[in-house]
Amino acid sequence: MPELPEVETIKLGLQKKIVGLKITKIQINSAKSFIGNPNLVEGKKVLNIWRKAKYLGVDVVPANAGIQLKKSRSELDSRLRGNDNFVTLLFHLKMTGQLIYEDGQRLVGGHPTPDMVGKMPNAHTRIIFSFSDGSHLYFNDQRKFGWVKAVDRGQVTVDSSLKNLGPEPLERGFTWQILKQNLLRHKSMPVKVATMDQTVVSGVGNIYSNEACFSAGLDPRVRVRDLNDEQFKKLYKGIIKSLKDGIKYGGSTRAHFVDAEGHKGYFLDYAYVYGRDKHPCKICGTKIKKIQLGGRGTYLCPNCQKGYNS
DNA sequence: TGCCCCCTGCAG
DNA sequence: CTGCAGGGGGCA
Repeated sequence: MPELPEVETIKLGLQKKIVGLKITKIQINSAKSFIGNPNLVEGKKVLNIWRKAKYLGVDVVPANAGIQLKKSRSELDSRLRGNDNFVTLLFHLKMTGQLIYEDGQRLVGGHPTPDMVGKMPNAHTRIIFSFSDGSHLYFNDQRKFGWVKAVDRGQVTVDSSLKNLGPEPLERGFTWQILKQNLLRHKSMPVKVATMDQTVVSGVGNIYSNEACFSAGLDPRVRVRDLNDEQFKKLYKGIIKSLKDGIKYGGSTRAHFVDAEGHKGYFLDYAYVYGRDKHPCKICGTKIKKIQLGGRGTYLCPNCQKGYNS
């Protein structure tokens, strides 16, 4: 399910919870959900947690490694490259994956809020990571599309699933010209579909591509070849604004998404078009329309979003 | 570039 | 019952 803001939300939550903890055991309830050798991870401690596009990485090192957590990514990269002892747990949550951390307190007198999920594990718990302090991280995934794999830390950046990703939209270096250049590799595609291509820009999925098009005042069906520079700039700003708002409101919960503590995200309360079929546009009152584009549900305001002919 | 597929559950 | 769901890989 998660797009960039949801994975980022999980990352920020887990960073506060599991960095420094030792993983004592990995229980695999669904064999297809775990790729690689869990023995490479058991007994190691969590060094750091990072996100690239919609992927989440958890670096683990030997419990006695004594590596400073403050080192820069490049320092870590060079030190960890090619060393079999340094392993990354690489996650992709796909449509319904969840990563929920429980320290045990919640079960014996915590203060659950109404948006929390129920007691872990549940029927969709595929993997359980146990930590030496008695806490657990649950990987739940109703549809079993998601996975976690244990990969060599030095190989992770050249992992086939990571190497072709487009630029990170919230990092320095992402410009409207780069967005334009990458989109123009798909001249005949509808702009919304092209924006979801992970080699064009990292992390934008169905919710945020809909919102970005609305924010840009662009009909999602407009072909990339028909965009002018003004529209590329507006789309660029729309992508960044939508993603930042997504993070600000703790992500989007349509059905499954929860953060590392089991809380839902509230971005959809602020969405202009996604999931608002037949509801009035928040700007002009026109009924939001739902269509299919590239096989995905696509929402637009026929009045606010322009540029589509025929 | 557009389909089908992976899988499960829910709404209509 | 059918269709649809925050993704993406593989196939023509």
